[in-house]
Amino acid sequence: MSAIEIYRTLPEQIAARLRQDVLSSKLKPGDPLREIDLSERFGVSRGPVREAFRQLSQQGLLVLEPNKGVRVAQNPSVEVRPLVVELRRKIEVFVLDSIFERITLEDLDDWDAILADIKAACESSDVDALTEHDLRFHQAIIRSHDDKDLFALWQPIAMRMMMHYNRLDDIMESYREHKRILDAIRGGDKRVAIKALEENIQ
Amino acid sequence: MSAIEIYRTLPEQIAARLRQDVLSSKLKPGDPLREIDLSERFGVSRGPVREAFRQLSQQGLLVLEPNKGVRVAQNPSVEVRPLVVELRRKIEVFVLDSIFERITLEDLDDWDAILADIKAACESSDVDALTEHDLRFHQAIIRSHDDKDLFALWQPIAMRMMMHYNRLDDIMESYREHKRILDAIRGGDKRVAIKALEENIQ
DNA sequence: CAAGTGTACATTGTTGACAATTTTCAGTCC
DNA sequence: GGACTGAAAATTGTCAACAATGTACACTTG
Repeated sequence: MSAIEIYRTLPEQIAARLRQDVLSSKLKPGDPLREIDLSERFGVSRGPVREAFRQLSQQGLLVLEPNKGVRVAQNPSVEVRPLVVELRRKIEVFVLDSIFERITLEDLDDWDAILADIKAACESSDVDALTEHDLRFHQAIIRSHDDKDLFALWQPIAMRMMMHYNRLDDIMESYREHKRILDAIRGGDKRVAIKALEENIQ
Repeated sequence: MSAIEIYRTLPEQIAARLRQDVLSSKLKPGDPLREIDLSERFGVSRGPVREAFRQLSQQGLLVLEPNKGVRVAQNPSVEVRPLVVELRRKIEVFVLDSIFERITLEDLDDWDAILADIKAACESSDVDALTEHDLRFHQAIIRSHDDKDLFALWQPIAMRMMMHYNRLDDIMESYREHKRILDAIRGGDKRVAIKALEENIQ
């Protein structure tokens, strides 16, 4: 059902859990997070929790204030949001354009598997799962570029866009948009693929 | 001569020193950094050094590998660099456009002071100081936007551009470019100001 | 009563010891 | 000689105690 991602380190596991909570609005903008609470909840010391906080602030999901603690970040303001969308589009289109001719059948198989997860999430109206697999889909594309630094560049921008994900009235539309992208890639039509990708990022 | 920036926390002070070393190529891409070395050098324990590493990896200057340590990041590849330039331009132009009408005389005074530092660095051909003040100049503009998150969005992109800063044959040109920006702002000509800013980012 | 002051309390920051992991390299086998 | 094995060393990861900082709130003062 849900893909198992392997998080090697303790802080990564903690960060993954917290990221879910932020992206699904279980944690709301401005909510304070306390190191001791979470270290008790996860049964570890404060060290790994601190580091998870750092990772998530790197991704723009949390905001650190020295000596004061950590809060869930505010969504981008209505003024800034279009900029964030444009930046994310620029990066993803750049990547797709750059790798297009080198996409392998194995890549497409991987992306199909994620698409299946997206479909399942849409069919069961599981918005949290959809957010997760939507992210995984775009991550997979970015990561297939040789320059691994692109992922680090993309992540904080994409995360800011994903906070409180509720663009669509019809949740199935998300599945169709992602399917369109893969269909175009499989068809070898770069222009259409890029157009479909652009339409998915808004 | 050089503006004194106040870094509140221990990790920030360490990160600032290391950032200088990376931007000035005293530390070269791929160089490994060891926690113990630096903790001894700065007379602190490994904790604050670890956190400085996290901050700098957030800015794209270092790369962390779990259980293996930290290395100085590679410069963006020739393929990716134009993307990074474009992203940075987009953000800075967005900010200048957005704040233009609300720029105060105090803002301009602040920016003039930084411009003076840039001039001094150019006149003494101090490339490291130029890099530092160039960054401060653009930082100051970004930071004058209400949405403080823009700075977090901008920083990793700008840092990747600043690694190994050697665009200009004539170092004085950097001073002139920045002066042109402020002159246009002071003259109230938004279009010219944005054009000057765009020309400075490449 | 408003504004400031001081003292507990809560929370984050730092440290050094110990655990887990990775790297190094000598020794062995084929 | 090249490839594997396995201890030793180097390095990062985790922990719990203590220090420093920030917060809340009763108290004083004008």
